[in-house]
Amino acid sequence: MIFFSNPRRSVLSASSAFYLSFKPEALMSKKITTRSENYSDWYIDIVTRAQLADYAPVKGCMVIRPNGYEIWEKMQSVLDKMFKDTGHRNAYFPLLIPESFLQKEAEHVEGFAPECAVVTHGGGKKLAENLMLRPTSETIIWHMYSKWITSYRDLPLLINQWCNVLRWEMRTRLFLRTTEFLWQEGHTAHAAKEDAEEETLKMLNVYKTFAEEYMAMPVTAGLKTESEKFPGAVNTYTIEAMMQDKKALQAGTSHFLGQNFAKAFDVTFQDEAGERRHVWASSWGVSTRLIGALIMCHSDDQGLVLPPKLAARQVVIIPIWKGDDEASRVIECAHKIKEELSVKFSVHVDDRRQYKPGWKFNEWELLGIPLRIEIGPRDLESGNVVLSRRDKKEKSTVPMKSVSDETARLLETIQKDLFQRARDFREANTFLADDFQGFKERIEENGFYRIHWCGQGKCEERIKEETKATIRCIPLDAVEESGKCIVCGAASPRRVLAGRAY
RNA sequence: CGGGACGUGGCUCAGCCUGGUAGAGCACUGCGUUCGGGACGCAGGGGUCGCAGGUUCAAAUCCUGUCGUCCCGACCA
Repeated sequence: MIFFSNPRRSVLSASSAFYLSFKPEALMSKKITTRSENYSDWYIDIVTRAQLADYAPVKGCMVIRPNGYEIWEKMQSVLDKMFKDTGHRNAYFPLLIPESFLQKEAEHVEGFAPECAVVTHGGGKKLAENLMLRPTSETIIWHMYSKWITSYRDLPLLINQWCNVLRWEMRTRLFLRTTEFLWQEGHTAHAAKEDAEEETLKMLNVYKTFAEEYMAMPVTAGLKTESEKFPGAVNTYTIEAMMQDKKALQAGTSHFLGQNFAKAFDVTFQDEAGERRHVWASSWGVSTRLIGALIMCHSDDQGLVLPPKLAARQVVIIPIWKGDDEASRVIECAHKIKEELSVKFSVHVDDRRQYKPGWKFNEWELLGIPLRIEIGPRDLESGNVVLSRRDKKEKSTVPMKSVSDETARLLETIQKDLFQRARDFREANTFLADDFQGFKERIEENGFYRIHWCGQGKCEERIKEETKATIRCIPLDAVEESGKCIVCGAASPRRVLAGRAY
C-alpha cells in the first residue's frame, strides 16, 4: 500500500474512483475558448479537444493520449539522437529509492522531501525502510556510480535515462505541472571540474538548439539565481521561453553539481598520479512540460499549431467530391499524391465519407497538422491541388507535378515562420526597466524585463513579493553594462531577465 | 492547505429552491439524399444524476462527509 508524505488515504479509495470517473472517447464539437477571453481555459481546451491528454482518476495525474504521446515520441527521438551524438548512452535506474538515500545531501533532502511520495508497505507488511518514488534520480544514480567508478579511465561516465518521476505538487496543470511526468535525466561524472562545467553548458546548448530548431521556440539560456537553483547543485542553468500570454516558462535545466553528490555518496577515482579524488558531476533534464510549451508558444484560437519538424503527421490530404464515381477518382488521386509525398513526409489521406470537407478542415486545424492538401474535381480537371498552411490562413494553388517540391518548401517555410513570429513576439514584449515603481506597474501586463540587480537575495525577494515576478535567469549572452540595482541602487555589472512565470 | 465556482448519457447544460415515471441540443448507430470552410431527413441506442453515509413511504432534488476539476493565493520542471 502506498501513502504519501501527507497520508490522507490509501490506494483503495482511488481504485474505486477509477471506474466511476473513467470515460471513453470524448469527441470534439464545442468551440474553443479564445486566448483573449481566458488564456488558461484556452490552454485546457486545446489539450482536451485536440485529445493530447485527459485527466486521470488520481489528482494531478494525466493520461497522455496518442495525439499527445506522438509529440513526445518525436521529441524523444530527436533529443535521444542529440544525446547519443554527444557521447551519452541510455540506462534505466529503478523507480523506488531507499528513503535514507535522499537524506545524504543536505540541500537535496530539504528541496525534495516535501514533495516525495513514500511507499511504507509491501506484500501486506510494513517495510523496514520506507521507499520513495523518485522525484529525480541523483541519489540512486550516485549510489551506483560509487560502485562503478574507480579509475580516471572510467571517466567521463555519460548516462541518460528516459523515465517517469513523481512530485507531489500543490497545483497541477496538464503537461505544465503534473504529479507524475515523463522526462529524461542525464547524469555525468567527470575527472576535472572544467569537464563537468563544460558538459553542463554543452547540454544546455543542446536544449537550446532543440527548442529553437525543432520546437521553433526561441529561448534565453542563462544562469539561475541562488534561490532558484536545483537543490544540491552548485549552479543551475535554464532555458526560458515566453508564452503567448507573455509569461515565462522554464523549458529545460542543466546543473553543475560540483562534488556535492560525489561527496555524499563517496564517489572517488584514482587519477594518473595515483591520487584518490572525488568526481565532478552534471545533471540535466527536459520533460513533457515541453509539450505544454509547444502549445502555448504557437497554437491559436482554432486549435493546435505544430511545427513541421515535430508533427507526427505533417500533411493531410482531403479529397473533395460530388457523387460516387467522382469520389473514387478523387480518392485514387489523393492516394497517388500521398505515395509520392510519403518518400519524404508523413502523410495522411482523410477519405472518410461521413464528413464533409469543411468539417474535416476544421478538425485537422484543431489537431495542428502543418499542411493540408485539398483535391477535388476542379483540380483533377486543371491538374492542380490546393495547399493550405495551418500557421497562417493562406491557401495556394499549385500544379500537381510540383506538389512534392512545394510541400517541402512550404513545410520549411512554416517551420521558419513559426520561429520568426515567436521571436518577434518575444522581442516586442521584452523591455528595459530601470525604475522599480514603473516596473511594478508595467509587470501587470506580463512580459520580460531586463533589469539591473545587485545579486543580493533580499533584493530578489523584494522583487518577488512586490511584483510576483522572479528573476528568470542571468542570460549567458548578457553584455557587461554597469548599472544600479533596480531595488537598492547598488552596483550591478549586467542586466538580468525578470518576469512572471509558470 | 485557505478563498471562490462546479460535478446529471461521450460533450455542453436544464431539472434541484418547493422530494413523487431522468430531459434537451450536439455527438453516436442504421438507411437515404448531400459533399470546394463545421449538411439534411427518417428510424434507433445510451444515464443506478461524482462517491459514501443520513433524513423520508419516496432523494438528481434536503443534510453530513468525501473525491475530483477549474479560477485566485503560499510550493515547483
